[in-house]
Amino acid sequence: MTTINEVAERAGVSTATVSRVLNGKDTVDSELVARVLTAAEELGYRPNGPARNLRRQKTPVLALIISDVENPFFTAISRGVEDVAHSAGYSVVLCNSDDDPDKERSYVSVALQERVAGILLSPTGRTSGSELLSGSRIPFVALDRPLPDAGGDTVLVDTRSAAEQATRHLVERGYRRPGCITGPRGVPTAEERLDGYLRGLRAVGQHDSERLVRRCEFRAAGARRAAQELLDTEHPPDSLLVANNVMALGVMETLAEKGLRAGDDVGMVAFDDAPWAGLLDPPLSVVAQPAYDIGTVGAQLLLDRIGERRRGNTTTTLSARLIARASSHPG
Amino acid sequence: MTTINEVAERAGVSTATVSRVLNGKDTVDSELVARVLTAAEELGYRPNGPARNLRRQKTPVLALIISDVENPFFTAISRGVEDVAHSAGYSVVLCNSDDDPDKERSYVSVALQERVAGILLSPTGRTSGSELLSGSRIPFVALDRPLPDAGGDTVLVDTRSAAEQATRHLVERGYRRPGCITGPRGVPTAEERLDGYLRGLRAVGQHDSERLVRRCEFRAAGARRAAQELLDTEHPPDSLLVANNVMALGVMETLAEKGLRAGDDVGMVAFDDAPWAGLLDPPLSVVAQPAYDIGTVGAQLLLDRIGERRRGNTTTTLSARLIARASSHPG
DNA sequence: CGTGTCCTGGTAATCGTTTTCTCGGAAGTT
DNA sequence: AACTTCCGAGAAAACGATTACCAGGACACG
Repeated sequence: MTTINEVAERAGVSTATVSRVLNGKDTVDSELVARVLTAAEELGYRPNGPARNLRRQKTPVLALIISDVENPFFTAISRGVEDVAHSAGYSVVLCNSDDDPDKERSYVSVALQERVAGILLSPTGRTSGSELLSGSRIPFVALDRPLPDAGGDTVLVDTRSAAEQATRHLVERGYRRPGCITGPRGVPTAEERLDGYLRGLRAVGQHDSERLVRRCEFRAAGARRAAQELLDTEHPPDSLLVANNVMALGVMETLAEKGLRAGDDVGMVAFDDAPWAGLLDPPLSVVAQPAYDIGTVGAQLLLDRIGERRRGNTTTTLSARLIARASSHPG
Repeated sequence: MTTINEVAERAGVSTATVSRVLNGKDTVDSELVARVLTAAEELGYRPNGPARNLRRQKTPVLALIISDVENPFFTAISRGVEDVAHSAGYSVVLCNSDDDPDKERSYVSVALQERVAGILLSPTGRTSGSELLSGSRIPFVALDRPLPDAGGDTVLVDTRSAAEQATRHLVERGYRRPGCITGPRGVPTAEERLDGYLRGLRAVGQHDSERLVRRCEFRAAGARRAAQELLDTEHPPDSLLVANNVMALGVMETLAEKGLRAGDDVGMVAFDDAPWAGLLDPPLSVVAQPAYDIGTVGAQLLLDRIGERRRGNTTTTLSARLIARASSHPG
């Protein structure tokens, strides 16, 4: 790897001048500029990032920690973040926490260690890396889920009332016993959606609800089992609110195995409007979350915070909207 | 940020000793070890990554450059890469090239600049960053698509014969005029799939084919238009081979708009077995590519190459398999 | 003509580690 | 007891950039 010294030598100037030229600083004699530029070109010089970052005491990189790259909700967020970050000259490193608090902590830890300019994360909600974050001076933004204590900005979706609305929708469409499959205890989005569901039931005068609720990981396999259990009970639900799109696929598989058809036999509304949701059999009713916007808003907040030190902690809440399709239409 | 100096001072030892302790090196007196450890703990010391990387002349990071985070094929690759890399102590930074050669070049460039330990990329196939890569000493592996000149290992899928097989499958199922929607000219996978399709046709004695072919970007919108065009021609195809899963969704939408049903009206086989493929209406016949394996194999090759300098350039070809579902069953 | 100001570009300090020397003392050998 | 060997830990030299500081020359002004 060629260094700035070799470039300086070849161009017959000092390293300081090379650095100035390459960073477009100051006024350097135009002939020297030309000499430096050609020397750098000829040698294929490429500045050493770590050295530069060390000296400058900052790194033009944002860390984005999400729980699942294979979930379209998170990839849409990631695209939003990337679009904003990239156009401001930052790179984004994407990390998968798999909803595992240890993995999350470990990623937060390396992000801090590498001295990234800022961190966006969608916290698992349990122990999380919050102490780490609040201990450091590095700006961060929580996406989709709030971060227990630790300051920082937060971008949320009003998922509780979306869940309530979806539940009422099921009842209005004629289903009598909506059930709910939500995420693990302690994960804020899982709790909120459950809470919204319960409120929705109460609003329409139903109360004996907890029996119709199952919790599982935000994955297809867990949802498959949960759906089986629920449907095999003595008084099974006649419809389901499912807390995310990955789980929804698991539930659909279970229905198919049992020879049941969503909509006709079991009503269904799931969170997240993935690109394929309208093409399933039957088309899936969803709560569409503004995932891309979560990303752009979060990234913008982070960049602002990186610019000016301090500022109060803000919380932005975006809203979701119900898209009713055939899976919530009784036969 | 606390530095190693402050830790050393607090522990009453030299920075060298602190460094040794923290890296588990040599034999350091156990009492000193204890003093250092508690000092580091008390100060919340966290080594400065850039400084360490500068001194060590390497960074425990792999760059993975793919063309679309929102495509399940690539996210599956990415998970494969991450699993292997992570268990070997490397982090993975994920970059989206959007199949734009400029963006790709730019990401390759920053990866080199940041002196990552290795690069995995699925090249757009056109100009690419190949000169950059072959110019540097940084090991790299091409995934899914070969890299024009530049050495390095390559992990491919035998997508040509998979396409041929899929085409023959359509004919065997009774379709008479299979068409093809493939990716942009110059992108290797697009060319191979087209080539396989043409071979498949020839193998069953059909030749007037080019009219039934459309090219577009590997995105839903392009595929939607392409499908519309094809189906509106005077002699439209009675079935389609679609070159990836994102496009397949676009085609399905178009079919739905036109009131056509895949399988019954227009046969369809698409590349990639996304989690939702079997749940579409109708279930989609696919060419399942071993995406996760591409990731693990590629990452393993890269790690090997990072370990021992040099070694011949290898090419690994994995095979795909056809999964026939209802979308390739005529009504 | 001398002195002050400005401007350009070089010298060297600096960022925070790791690692090579080097040195002092303990242990072992004869 | 003298000499070698070894070992553990500190001093200091890297790593490759940026940038504060300084030197010297050109120019203006009194």
